[in-house]
Amino acid sequence: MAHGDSQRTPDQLDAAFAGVVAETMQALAAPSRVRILGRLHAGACSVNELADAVGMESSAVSHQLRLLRHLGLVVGSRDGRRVVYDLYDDHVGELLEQAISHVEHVRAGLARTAPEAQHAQA
Amino acid sequence: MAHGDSQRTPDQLDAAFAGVVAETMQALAAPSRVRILGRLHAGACSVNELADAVGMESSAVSHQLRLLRHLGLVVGSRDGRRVVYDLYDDHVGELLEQAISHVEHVRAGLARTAPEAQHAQA
DNA sequence: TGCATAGCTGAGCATCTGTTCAGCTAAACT
DNA sequence: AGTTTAGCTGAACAGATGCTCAGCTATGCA
Repeated sequence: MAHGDSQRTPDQLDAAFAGVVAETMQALAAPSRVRILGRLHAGACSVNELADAVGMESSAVSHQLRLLRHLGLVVGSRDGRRVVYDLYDDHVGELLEQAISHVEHVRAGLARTAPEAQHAQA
Repeated sequence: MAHGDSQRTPDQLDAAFAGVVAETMQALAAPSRVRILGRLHAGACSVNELADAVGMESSAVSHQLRLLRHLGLVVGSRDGRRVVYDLYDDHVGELLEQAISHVEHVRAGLARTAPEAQHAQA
């Protein structure tokens, strides 16, 4: 399939494809990964810069980067003793932007029309 | 982009907002929910129809619907003894469509340029 | 060679998630 | 009222997730 023309309609999702979608969307389902991707969207940087930007231990960042690498969302290349990470391509940045804009829209609508639906478990 | 007016740039994600994004994206991070949303995207239907369509127990579907309701992604209204669920609005359908198209793109790119990155745990 | 910096990895653990199960409420029908 | 159908809910349990910790590899520099 040539990715652009297959035009899969979301209503005929077989279990296997739903699993793949869920697997990739999981990348955006953890605050730490959202922030890592957000930081990378501003420009490529090393693991330590990343860790500093998001306030995590470099080990934890490295673990998440491995996951994101396996999902094909980021790439890393060695530069001297550092490893510089970046988003895999522009589409990943778009995915992040669209996720953010959709969330803003949905949450705004939520607050406007169904205030009781906010669980606010924090 | 037409709908987003606040235009939050993804690189200045504070921890709180990243948490909100992750929370909502979690809706797309489970195969069962992806399929539920996919089925609803084809048209509103009852819990039992939903359970039948995705091959789950109605209780499990009901649990997931509660989660999706709290996230503001679906709405339910009683019709006789049934409760008919539907996507909250068109934006939710778009979110689903974009998630699918992005996943197809990313996975296609993955298969093309980085075959070793496929863990294929299934 | 020795040492410091940058990053990776597996193990362990606390927490979260998604399902099943049992039991409950609500609506229609006799 | 009693029964059936449709759906909701809390408890409980297996499995997944995300972190920390300790130790490892790799690069650069003296």
